[in-house]
Amino acid sequence: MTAQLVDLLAGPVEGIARRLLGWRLHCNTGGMVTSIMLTEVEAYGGPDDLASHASGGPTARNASMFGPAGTLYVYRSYGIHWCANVVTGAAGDGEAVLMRGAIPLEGVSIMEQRRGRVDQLVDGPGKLCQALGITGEHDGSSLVNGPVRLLPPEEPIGGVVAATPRIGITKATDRLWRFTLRRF
DNA sequence: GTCGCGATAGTCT
DNA sequence: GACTATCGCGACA
Repeated sequence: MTAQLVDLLAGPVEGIARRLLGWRLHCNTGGMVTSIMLTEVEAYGGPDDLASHASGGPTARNASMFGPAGTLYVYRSYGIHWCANVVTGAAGDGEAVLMRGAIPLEGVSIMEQRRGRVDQLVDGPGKLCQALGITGEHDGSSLVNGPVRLLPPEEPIGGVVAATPRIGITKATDRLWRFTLRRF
């Protein structure tokens, strides 16, 4: 893993989520390359976070969430959509950052084709995975060596970060662990 | 612009 | 058998 990524993925997960904003996700899936810049993420903690998949301890579904930092955790949501997370912390912690929204960079026409529309390409976790071609087969792969990789921002981030409640959950809604990047 | 609702299937009780 | 870390569409303002 690059030194930069090691540095990024250490410490409390909510801090990591905030610092992931502006990072790029570079995907080589199905023989096609697409990339985005993250603008919306959510932090999910270990067993002490009741809204997290890790709150009940390891299961077959969330196994990769308990892997080492830099692992990709992909799960199926509502039986239809795929959602992708960046695993953080030490192996066994069960902490991860859900990638909810982004700005398209490379391969826009590919994303349009996969999404079947030209607007709202990556403004939700399910849409993001569909546009980038991320599915369950990528669960547990490495964000350093795998088909889906995390890269540092190309230029310093300009904008402000807002912390708000997480979306689509009913427990631990008091934690302001959803972070959005807004440009001026 | 906001609000409500149905689709859909893996996972856990 | 119940519950989702969602999405897209249609109705309405």
